Amino acid sequence: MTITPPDRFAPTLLDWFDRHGRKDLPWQQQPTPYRVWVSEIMLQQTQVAVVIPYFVRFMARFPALNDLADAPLDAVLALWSGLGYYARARHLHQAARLIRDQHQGVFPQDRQTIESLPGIGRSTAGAILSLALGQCHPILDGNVRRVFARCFGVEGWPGQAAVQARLWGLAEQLMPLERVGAYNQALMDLGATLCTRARPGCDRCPLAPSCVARCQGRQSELPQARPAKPVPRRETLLILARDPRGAVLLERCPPAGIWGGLWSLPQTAPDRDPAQWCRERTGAEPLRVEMRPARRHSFSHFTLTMRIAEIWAIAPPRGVADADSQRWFSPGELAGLGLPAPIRSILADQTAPSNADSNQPPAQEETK
DNA sequence: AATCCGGGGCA
DNA sequence: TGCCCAGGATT
Repeated sequence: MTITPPDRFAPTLLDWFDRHGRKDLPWQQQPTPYRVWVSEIMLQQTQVAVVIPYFVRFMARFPALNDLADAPLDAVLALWSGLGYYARARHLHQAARLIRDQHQGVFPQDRQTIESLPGIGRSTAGAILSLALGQCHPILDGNVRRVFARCFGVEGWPGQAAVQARLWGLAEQLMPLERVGAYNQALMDLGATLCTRARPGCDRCPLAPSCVARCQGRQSELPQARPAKPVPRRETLLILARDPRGAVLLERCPPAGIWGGLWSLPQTAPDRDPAQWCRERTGAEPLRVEMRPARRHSFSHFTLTMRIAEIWAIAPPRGVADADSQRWFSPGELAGLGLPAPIRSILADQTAPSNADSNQPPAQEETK
């Protein structure tokens, strides 16, 4: 193995970046702190190719930080719909208002202040300052952790405090004094395109000659995976209530917890009687109830079985179901709402016309 | 079906 | 300080 001395790490990477790195991503054009911030939050949860259209739409709607701050949260959640991790959208919005109100709408330029904003930790703060302003700060996202763990043979799960400390130490040590923005971008690019979790492209990697994992053939063992846990199952009953005009009843999820702040189909315990629920909670008169095929949705920490009761009902002309937390929506209104992806999928299926299943007996068993 | 993710929140 | 949590995509 040819050793790459620590002082050659950054130059090697920068040289690779100049030849192979991506420089045409939307947030790399006019890389202001605001644009880099939004892109980093989106990229925390989603891959580049998926983020691009979301980012473009977001910037078209909120070109500057104050546009975001002045917008209602619902408008932000609607543009985030499908990205997941909706708490991040809420933090983004909340932080924009903080900057508007406490920093005259100017993005702070020191790490301490930036890190105190909701949704921004050390790595995201470092990314904003280095990519947008060229300041010297290390980053340590999932891609960079993988590059370091493999290159320097860092053992242990990166979620462990001691392992994380070691990785941050490497990040600080290896950071160059010049071109830190390009260097950080290069680290992320390398992790995203070559040093991937599965089947890394070591044959094209500039760091391969000195990479510990490569040398030992342990690319698949580093970084060490998170200790596995059993995944519990949960069950819920979704109420798909429609009135004669085709409107659907939605409820807003509580701010904390799953799908926080989003509109969703009303949920109740699987053993509740849907018709009774409908009368009590909405004042709507149920005419007919049919069970639809159940759906399953997997999260990393539990599996959710969603039973679905379809209720044809007569909505009261005005009543409890017309508030900020429970409302009837016409089909045309659904597109502009912040809806969880699985709920959007159910609504698309169940409100689509021409389904032959409208004449089939109500299904009781789970699909698949 | 298993894995990943940067930061918030809470015991 | 050390867990637990979130919602999709990818493999």
